[in-house]
Amino acid sequence: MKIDPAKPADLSAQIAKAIRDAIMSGALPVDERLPSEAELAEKFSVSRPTVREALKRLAAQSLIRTQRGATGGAFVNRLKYQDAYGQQITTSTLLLSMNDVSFATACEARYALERACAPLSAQRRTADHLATMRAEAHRQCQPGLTDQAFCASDVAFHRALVDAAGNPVLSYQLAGAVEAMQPLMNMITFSARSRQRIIDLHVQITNAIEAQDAAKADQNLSDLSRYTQQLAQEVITQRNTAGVTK
Amino acid sequence: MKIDPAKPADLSAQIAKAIRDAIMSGALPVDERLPSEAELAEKFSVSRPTVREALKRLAAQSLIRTQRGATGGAFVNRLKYQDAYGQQITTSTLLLSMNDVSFATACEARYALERACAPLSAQRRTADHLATMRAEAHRQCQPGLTDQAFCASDVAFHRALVDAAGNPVLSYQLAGAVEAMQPLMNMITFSARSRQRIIDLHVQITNAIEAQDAAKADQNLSDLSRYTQQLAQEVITQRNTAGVTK
DNA sequence: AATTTTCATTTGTCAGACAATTAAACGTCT
DNA sequence: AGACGTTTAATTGTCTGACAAATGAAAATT
Repeated sequence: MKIDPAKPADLSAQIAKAIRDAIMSGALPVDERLPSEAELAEKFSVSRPTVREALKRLAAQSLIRTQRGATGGAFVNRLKYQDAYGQQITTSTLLLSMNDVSFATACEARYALERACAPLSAQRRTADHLATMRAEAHRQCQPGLTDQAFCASDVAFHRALVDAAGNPVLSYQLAGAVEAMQPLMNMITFSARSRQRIIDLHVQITNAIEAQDAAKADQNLSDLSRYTQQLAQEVITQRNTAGVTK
Repeated sequence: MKIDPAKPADLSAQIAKAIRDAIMSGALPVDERLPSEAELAEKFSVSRPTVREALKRLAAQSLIRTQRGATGGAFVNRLKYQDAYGQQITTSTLLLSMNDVSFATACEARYALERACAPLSAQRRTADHLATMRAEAHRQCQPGLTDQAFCASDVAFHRALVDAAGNPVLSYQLAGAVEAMQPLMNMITFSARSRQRIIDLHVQITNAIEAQDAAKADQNLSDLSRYTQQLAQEVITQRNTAGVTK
């Protein structure tokens, strides 16, 4: 673990990189204790605040955890699925919102990935997953539901669909795609009729998954994808028309 | 932007969260300048080093960038695809290596996702993507190639396949799935015969994509997935046998 | 032996200072 | 007046030293 003295700026970034590389290469195994801040400071020939800034960078990525006290210190952290989900969602959401990603592009990506899960979900779904999907579909029927709550339930439904594939890596990869769509979906106002169409498709998807009919589920997801894009298109058209007449 | 004085520990984490929430909610638009460190310190009633630790956390996630000088400061950063790729790969790689994810699980996820891209890639592939895929397939034929280099070329081939879908969101989501497999693949020793089989399938996939034959590409990817898993299974079996005899 | 106290270690936080960088304001010369 | 160098103010980057808080281990006490 060395740092390059030729690049004087951003010492904390260099130190963070050195430690990150050591962790990713496996040189520092999980739960290994890093040297104390004072020792790291001496080792890298920097002050303790600089070392601390580096450690905070790593903590932000859940690469280390810190503990106070006599036997405390910074430890290499086992990255949990939950932490990875969170980072994935944060990054995906910002990526979409900051780069003017069109609804069509994001939607295409999301449904392409979900359809990849469908055959596995059909094969491995448990009663628990089916129950969650039906519960969310039922929640979506409630008349007083706000658009936001409708979207949140939609996300929960699709997460259950993905989780039914029984592959945690797949669930992790899809978390970003599904969750990051929510802010985009929230821009849509759902009429009672369009809600009913979506709910119908959700029920059909659930039925197909329960019947372990992958082809049917794929077809329904394809329909849902097309309908969602159509809804978004209408919103955009209306917005443009309103802008012209104004 | 408030912080909770009831939880005394980890002030920098609380401050980072407050600013992160403000960015994610859109309250702080892209390129907006945050108050100076001294102002933030006063605002949150903490010292400047604490504020700095919070800012470094955000910098680690590429949420802000900092600039020195008279008009410098911390600015809300537009998250670039490149930055998002990097974080995605780091997180995915660690998730796989630290959680004893089986080769089968990771491989299943990867190929399920890639097969989701294939129809789009077949539809939209450009000459450039095809050229990259053929170039990597050709590189894989070189006799002196190390297993590591073979795997690296394999990753490059599959990234080109994914990029051919022409959906940057899809490319971003898949980056982790494809790249994080590399360390796992590196544990396999590829015989000349198994290499040839993989290369043949790569060529067939490229041909199918060029012919815009989505079904054929899907079939070939399915074959490649099965063959890869079979290879891994053999390695595991051999290793276990060696362990018993030893 | 069990419990309490003390203590050393380590992280968390603060205050103040100086260096490095940068752009704007200022002044000078043509 | 305009072009060009100089100063200056603002801001981040880094350092030093210090104290508080937590925490487990060792020592002392019952």
